[in-house]
Amino acid sequence: MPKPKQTPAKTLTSNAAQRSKRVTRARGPSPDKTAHTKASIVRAALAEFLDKGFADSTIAGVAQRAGVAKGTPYRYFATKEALFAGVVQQELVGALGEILEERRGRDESVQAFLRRTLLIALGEIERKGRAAIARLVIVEGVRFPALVEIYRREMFDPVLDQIKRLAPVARRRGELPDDRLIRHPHLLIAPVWMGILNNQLIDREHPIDIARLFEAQLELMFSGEAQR
Amino acid sequence: MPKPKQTPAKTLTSNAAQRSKRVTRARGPSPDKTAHTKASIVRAALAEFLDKGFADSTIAGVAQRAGVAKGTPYRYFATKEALFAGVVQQELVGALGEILEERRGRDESVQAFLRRTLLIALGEIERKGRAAIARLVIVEGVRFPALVEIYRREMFDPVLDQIKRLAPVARRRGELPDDRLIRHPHLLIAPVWMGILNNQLIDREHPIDIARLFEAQLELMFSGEAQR
Amino acid sequence: MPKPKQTPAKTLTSNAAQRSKRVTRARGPSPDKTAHTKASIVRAALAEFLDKGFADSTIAGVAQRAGVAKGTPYRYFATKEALFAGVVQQELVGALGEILEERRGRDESVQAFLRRTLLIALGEIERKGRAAIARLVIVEGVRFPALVEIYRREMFDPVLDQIKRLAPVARRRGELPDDRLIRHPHLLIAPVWMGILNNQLIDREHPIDIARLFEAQLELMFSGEAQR
Amino acid sequence: MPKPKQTPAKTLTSNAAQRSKRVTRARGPSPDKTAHTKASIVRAALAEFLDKGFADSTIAGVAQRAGVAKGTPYRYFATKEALFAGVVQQELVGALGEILEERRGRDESVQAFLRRTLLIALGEIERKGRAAIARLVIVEGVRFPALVEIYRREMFDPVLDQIKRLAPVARRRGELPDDRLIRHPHLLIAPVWMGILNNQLIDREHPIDIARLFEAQLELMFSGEAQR
DNA sequence: AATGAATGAGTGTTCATTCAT
DNA sequence: GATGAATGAACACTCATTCAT
Repeated sequence: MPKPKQTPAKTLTSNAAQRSKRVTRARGPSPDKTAHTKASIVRAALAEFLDKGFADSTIAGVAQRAGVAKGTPYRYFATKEALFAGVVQQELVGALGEILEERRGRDESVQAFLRRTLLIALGEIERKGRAAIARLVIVEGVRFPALVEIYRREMFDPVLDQIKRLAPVARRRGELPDDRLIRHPHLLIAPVWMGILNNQLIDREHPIDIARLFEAQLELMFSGEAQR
Repeated sequence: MPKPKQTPAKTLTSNAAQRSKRVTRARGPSPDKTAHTKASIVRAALAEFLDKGFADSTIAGVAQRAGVAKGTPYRYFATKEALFAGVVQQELVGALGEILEERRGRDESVQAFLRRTLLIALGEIERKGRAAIARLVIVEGVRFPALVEIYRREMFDPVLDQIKRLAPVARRRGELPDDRLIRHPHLLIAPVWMGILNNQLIDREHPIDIARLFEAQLELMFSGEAQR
Repeated sequence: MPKPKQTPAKTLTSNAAQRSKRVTRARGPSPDKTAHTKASIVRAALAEFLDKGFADSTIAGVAQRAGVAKGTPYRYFATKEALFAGVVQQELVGALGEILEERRGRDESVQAFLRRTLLIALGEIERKGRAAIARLVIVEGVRFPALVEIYRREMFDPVLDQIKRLAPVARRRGELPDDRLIRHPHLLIAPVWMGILNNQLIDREHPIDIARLFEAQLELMFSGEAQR
Repeated sequence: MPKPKQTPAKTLTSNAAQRSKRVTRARGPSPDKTAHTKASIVRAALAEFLDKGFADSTIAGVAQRAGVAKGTPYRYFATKEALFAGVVQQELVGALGEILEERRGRDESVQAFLRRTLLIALGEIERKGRAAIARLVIVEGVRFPALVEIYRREMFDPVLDQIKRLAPVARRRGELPDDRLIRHPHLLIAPVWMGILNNQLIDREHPIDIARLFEAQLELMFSGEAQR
């Protein structure tokens, strides 16, 4: 059921439309308008889903937020599920992109590198409401395993893999007092999830500072002294 | 109108009720059967909600699982929402009870005490499917803030308070190398949540050993040596 | 469907029970209690039906008002419809009884006789809430043609017949200036219905004095002077 | 949400709308069809309600009569109650309109004027099934006080006010032998209600001629001779 | 006789989806 | 491409009725 039913022709078509813009502009719908319509729908859908969750969202509600007719979203997404999956997926894919591109400086300690990159990522997360997306994926994960998979592939595993890759390096560099991070890479990102859960779901009124919590954990694992 | 008519401490009391029969009720349906019916419904409802989440569960489905007619659950819970809340609440309340009753032995280190009690609690969690309940609360939390509140009151805050209370003691006893745990009590339970999230939602196929993860964090924070 | 399904054994049985009272009173249910229970139910049912009409009344509501269990009314009336019909019918039958027994005095004018008897009847109507019953019959008449028939037979037609019988007499006695009442016997009772409709349904806040309205009509038809 | 989107003065306007097409709506479903659908529903609903009363009518039944799907009525009326109220109200408002516009001729007696106008009104009532509407309002009045109020405001009170206004005029013109009509204006319309009740509810098999009954009352009150 | 737990048919209402315009 | 009227499957909830106790 979840099968997102992608409409991969979309991007291609719009490019084609883009090109044909200069050539033939005699009649027919404007490709700009089309792109704009789709963007409106996607934006509206994300807002609706974040507000109400999948089950309580309605296509009519999305259409209204987007300022289009009720049937219009169906031109871009075949079903409500496809809309949900498409919108969330779009939000997820490439979200991490830039961050993992970062390269550790020649003399940079692993700890400093992780602090630098992950704090940036955390800032991103907080700023762009990505934590809300994470919550949405978690919340709808049972119904949309495919989404969770994407999330894992695009966000969760890459970060974990990065840690798994860097931990031995740090150990070799004498930054780690023991093999704990190598054996339990999850330990380093646990505070981030603790923070997201607390701030998004458990205790919205007393949010904790995720960045600070993560830093404390980082220092804890990297034996504290070896900072640079 | 349905007024669930609590039959507190069901199994035990029902026998007593049998005996006191002539006092309260000389005729009419058996209270035993009632208790049994309600228990069936609650059990079925929990299973249904865990399987499908709130929105995709149906009262008919619950009734079918419980082997009763479609209207029967309404005798015990006025609405689908009440059924959900009631079932989850019943599962949560008192769940921590015994654990928090545990007293630290005169010579017992704080670390040993926490290891002992929280590992027991973790065992409970894994054994009784409480992790699934936690997931359910998280997943439906947006729609049922009241449930989240119960969860916070009955589970989350008590554990956190325990940590907040014990951290200074441990510090005084020389078990902690710094004030980290005092400033960031969430840090100690973060691995537990990390584990629940990973095992219940993100990567069911590669579950991590939550107890071991927690132990690692415990040792990490308690400077490792001071164990007893 | 309306078929009231009478339980005519009732009265007989209770008499039998009455008699056996003095004889055997060793065990078994008390007939007094039974009669009392039934009376409670009938009273409660009437109140419920007057309050809410047939469709919105519930057996549970009737039982609650009567202070009995939900199943108990079924011991006296097979269905909800039978309960309704039985209750209303019981309220109607014999309601006119005494009034129609009244005999015109030897020297009494027809007008005086009608004034005397019908004013008594009107008093009855107002006092005992019979107008509400009339309204109920009117309101539920489409669903319960049988009830309407009873009403017509027990209330409407007898009064009309009385008028039809007396009109020629009055004409002969010189009390009537023309044949109008003979040709239009409905004319005399029209003001009563006008009053019931107005007071019960159309304008409860400005009730009109039905007795006075009827008197005015009476005098109007009886040419005013010929009173005795 | 449904917002009935009034299409006032349907038939006439729709042509105009056709022409103004390019202004308001370039595409999409036909407004004609819409108007037709709504009219079907309203007609079907009125029939259903007259047949069965409010409680026994079903939306599915209305839809079936109208030849539309079960959900369609909800596009025009948010609830079953709204459908009922809307349909009946529409039937009531303006029903009297034309009649009360009638002006009494310079030399016309009040009696002649009342006879002329009210007999027309009665004809209307009988012809268009307005008596059935009156019955419906009466029958459902307890549940829909608002409807009764409309009825009173639109039908009942205007007629009564007319009588109250004309009675003194007639008295001054010497058409009335006494003050009876002034003190009891209800008396004049009582026969009409008597007739409606008899014909619609009490004795459908022996309907009385309401117009004739009313005329008799009119002559009775206007002392018979003063006719012109 | 009385109870009230259990039943299940029936209905109002929602909303994803379709399609004529 | 866009519209929004129409569809109809699905579901929460009610309540008359039954029957074991």
